[in-house]
Amino acid sequence: MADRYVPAEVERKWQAIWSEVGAFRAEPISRDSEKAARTGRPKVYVLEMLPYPSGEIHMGHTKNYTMGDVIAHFRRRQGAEVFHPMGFDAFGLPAENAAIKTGEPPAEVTRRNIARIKEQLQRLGYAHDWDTELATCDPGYYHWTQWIFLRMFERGLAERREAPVNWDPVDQTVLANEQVIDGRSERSGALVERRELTQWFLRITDYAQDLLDDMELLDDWPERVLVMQRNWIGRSEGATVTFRTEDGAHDIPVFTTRPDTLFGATFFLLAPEHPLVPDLVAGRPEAAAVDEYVRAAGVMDQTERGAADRTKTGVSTGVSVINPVNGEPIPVYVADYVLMDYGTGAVMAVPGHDQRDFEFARAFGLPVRRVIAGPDEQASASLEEEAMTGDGVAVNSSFLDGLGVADAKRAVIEWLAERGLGEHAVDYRLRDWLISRQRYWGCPIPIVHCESCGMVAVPDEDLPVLLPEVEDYQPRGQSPLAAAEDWVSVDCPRCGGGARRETDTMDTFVDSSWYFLRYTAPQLSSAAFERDVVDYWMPVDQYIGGVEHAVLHLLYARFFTKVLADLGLVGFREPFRRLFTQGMIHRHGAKMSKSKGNVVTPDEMVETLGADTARLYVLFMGPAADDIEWSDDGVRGQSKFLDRLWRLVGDTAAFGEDDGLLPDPAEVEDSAALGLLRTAEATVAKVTEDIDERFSFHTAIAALHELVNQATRGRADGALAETAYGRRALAHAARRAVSLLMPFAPHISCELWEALGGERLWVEPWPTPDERYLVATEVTIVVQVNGKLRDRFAAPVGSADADLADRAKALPKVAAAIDGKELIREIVVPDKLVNLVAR
RNA sequence: GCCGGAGUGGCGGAAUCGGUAGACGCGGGGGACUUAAAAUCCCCGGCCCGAUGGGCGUCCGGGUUCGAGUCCCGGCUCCGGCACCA
Repeated sequence: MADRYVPAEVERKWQAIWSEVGAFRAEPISRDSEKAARTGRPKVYVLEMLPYPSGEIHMGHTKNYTMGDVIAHFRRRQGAEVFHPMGFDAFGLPAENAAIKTGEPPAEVTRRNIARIKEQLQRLGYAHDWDTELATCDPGYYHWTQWIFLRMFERGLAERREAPVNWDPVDQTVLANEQVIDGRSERSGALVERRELTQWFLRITDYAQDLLDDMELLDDWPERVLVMQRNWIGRSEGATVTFRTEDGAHDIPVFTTRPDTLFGATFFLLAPEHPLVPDLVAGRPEAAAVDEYVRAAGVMDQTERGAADRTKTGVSTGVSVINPVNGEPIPVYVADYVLMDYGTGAVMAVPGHDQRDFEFARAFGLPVRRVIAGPDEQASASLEEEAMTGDGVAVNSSFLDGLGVADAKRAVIEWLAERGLGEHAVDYRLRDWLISRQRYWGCPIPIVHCESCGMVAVPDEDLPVLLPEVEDYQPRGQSPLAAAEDWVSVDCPRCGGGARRETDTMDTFVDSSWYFLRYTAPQLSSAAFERDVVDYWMPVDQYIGGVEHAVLHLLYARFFTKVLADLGLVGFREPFRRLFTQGMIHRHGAKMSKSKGNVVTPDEMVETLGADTARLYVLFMGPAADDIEWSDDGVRGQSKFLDRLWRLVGDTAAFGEDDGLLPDPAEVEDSAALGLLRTAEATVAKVTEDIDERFSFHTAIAALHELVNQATRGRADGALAETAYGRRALAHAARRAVSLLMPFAPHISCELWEALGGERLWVEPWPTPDERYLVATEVTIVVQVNGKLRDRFAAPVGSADADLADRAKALPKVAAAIDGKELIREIVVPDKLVNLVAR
């Protein structure tokens, strides 16, 4: 080994060796699921969210993939058969927007970006299984995206319908609800407009309950992600209640979570978009005013209309409906705070016990009626200022009087159900997933529109529907695909008559909703994947990615998996058993991302200090789950650490090989040597636990610093190198440090392992600590007086409580502290502390 | 407004089960080596005081406990998610 650590040389050497090794798996991916039984090796599927090739990877990706690489190496060395694939989420707007600017086809932009990112990943030394690489924009991949879409289409899970949708006026496309943040496009930042358009939806709402229930199948997901998904799905339990118009012409159902307050309904509201509105007011004097109000609501900015603090507005229809529980007619208004796409688009208004209804009642001079009495004075206070929304007992409610809220709900639902006026109901906030995009660079939707047959699926044997080449990628409100007339115009697969292809493409989140399955058969041309292979490797044992996908990718992928399970295509219902969401790296106060222009790539750091230092640093910066502000102030610390380790190994390699068998600690007479051996074994335990159970990489690295520092200090003294035990302890410590460091900094570790006489460190079994060195013979006893630290002393492990108390009291500082006081109590925690309580 | 999470040195952070607060690293100070610098190595490093000692100290105020960064109650601040969802 060289005298001086030159990262570039070491890294070049080992990257060349690894690329010859190829996949890090011991065997190629295969359907031989008996292999596990044969080899006794459990499978572990380690996966990081695949990158979007918009240009280069930055420090956020570096942290993500380094964590995945640590886990993959760690599990492999613990004896698992590890699958650790990598690919590219390659369709999408950035490549297309670049194409619009430069005229270069998106496929080429994408190919170049992928090559660039792959180079970056390999330069960081990640042990990915490149033999299963995939890109979602390859026809061999999107063939099966289309195939899965058609299976959904057959089942009615993919459907085309007119609906109010989010329109992004900058990117000229519709967006899913999940892509709208605070009324703006998550991508372009443009204010989203509401438009009534015919679009493709996937019926994720059919799976709302499954998505909630199956959270129990998840082994270890961050609570905050589960909470976000739960809130996003937004399950509400209540009832639908049907109100009949006074003239008996219409039955209008409402959804309510508070059927117990039915007797308090004093008016009734319809969303401006409610289809009954025109019928209701037709020929009435109110028709013009209602029409005007509906029109105004339609063109209003959605964020503005949705603002919770906005003054309530509305317009009277002049019509009344009958409250089914008491036969009372109540007036019907149209109000824009009622949403058409939640519940039924109609609401029974209970101003006494709903704040929004209360505000509306105030604005329109409508009566407020108490039907719930609160348990205390405050809750029972008059309904002058605000609605009373808390728990209580039903009053002014006929047969419900005296019942608590829960009982009253049950009773009234039963009453309504018996009379056919309502029933128990559950509603969700989750909306169907809008997947069509009016853009070029995406997976074509494999549907043909025929004048006589309507919508016809492209037959499986005609898949994939290839993306046509076009001249102009500029979106013009319809997909650029529409301009490819030769492509658009086809014969109907059913009747052979003239037909036209669907020109929308799919949301890229469709592509990434099943990629983790395709890794198990990336080249397969006869199917999306093979059931037995995919069942062997799935679910992903450890998934790692950004929390920003909590209600996007992570929800969609769960949905897809459930659909595929219901289609009998896979044998599991959840794709990701354990999930770790890493914190985001911020810079200049914003998440690091290309679109924000605040990106730091790993390249310069890798160039100057090496990949190993960069890997260590991104993990050492702080807890893996925490958001951090980027700063490279501390990088040198990791680089110095590797230099120090290099010198330590250089000095100790000459001491000969460490056979790994340690003597009985009692035989080690040299106390410095014994101390170092203890630290070495404790470090094995600490690093193992930090990776395995805590995802605490920064403390694992800190423990390695301590071990190397202690060895270096002992070496510098000269004392250790002069005794046989000392030399042995140094050699052992060096070997342990190198072995444990390998998942974090694989290049230097493999190099130093070789210098220490080993080979192929990446398949070397993960060390286990020699337990004999973990049991101390001597412990430090802390002495407190009244809970305050006064002194400490060393004692043999397992000393009797009374001995410890006596020794504590004999200490001068302790004696002084209790002098003249009465000793009331002695608390002794064996091998830990003595607390003397004196007054 | 509702639901999560977090507040510890100049900075990033550690303290895993209620038991030595500040591990590890950055930055800072001092020293050794050197003609010099870099590199390396060693030492110091929460605040205050009458300094081989003592007092105070983990956002603030209470509480439980022999003992609280850690548990409980109340408050403040910051971050994230949702937000007129009936």
